[in-house]
Amino acid sequence: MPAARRLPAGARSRAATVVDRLAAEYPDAACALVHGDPLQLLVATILSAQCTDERVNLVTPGLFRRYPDAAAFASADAAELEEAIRSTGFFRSKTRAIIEMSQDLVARYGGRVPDRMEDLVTLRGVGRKTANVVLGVAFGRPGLAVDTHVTRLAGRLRLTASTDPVEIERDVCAIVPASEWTALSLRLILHGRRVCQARRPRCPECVLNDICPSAQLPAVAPGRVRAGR
DNA sequence: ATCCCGAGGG
DNA sequence: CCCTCTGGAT
Repeated sequence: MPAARRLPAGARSRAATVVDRLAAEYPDAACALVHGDPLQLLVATILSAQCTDERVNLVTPGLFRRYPDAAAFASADAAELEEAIRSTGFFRSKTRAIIEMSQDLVARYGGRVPDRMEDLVTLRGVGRKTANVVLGVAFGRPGLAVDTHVTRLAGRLRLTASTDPVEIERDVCAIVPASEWTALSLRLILHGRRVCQARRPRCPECVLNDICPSAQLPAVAPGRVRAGR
């Protein structure tokens, strides 16, 4: 029996509120990684690990001109590619990932990016988070990309009791309609960057502070203000 | 010092 | 489960 991990009390109703309010707050939430096709999005998403999307967008225009398709990436000189993406960090592992992934795309998928999760995650350097971004943004297929922000917000909002990304994905997907998954990921990420920050969350400015079990609000001023402190 | 739209390997 | 990989911003 799949030990039905239970969701935190009230998770469903909180999730519904989160979906509605974030949609109102960020109606135009979109993937910020500049790309022109699924392969470019895949490469940009790999580059975005531990790096802001803004800095990824600084290197990708030149990168995509130099390597216009999977075949070009597949036959790239590693040292040259490393240099081109150095500023995004983790450049050795990212270079390996991009080259080996592209060789795989050429050998097994005709140089095109597959549009199924089970195929995407077999590619070197592609995990569920990256796969869900590509599925949702490039192919319009529902997917909840669980990154550091989604992990943090889902935990603070008690939409899940788990800290494991795969279980978070399952928990949140279980209580949110599939039609909302992709937009919800993007909005949680945006909200995590702007408001629900890792170190110092701006709870007083948060549109979810009334339903968030983790919200830390300044004590409401009592009727009579006491001096001192 | 801590964090940024992670994934592979031990 | 843990660790490692990397640079840049704050």
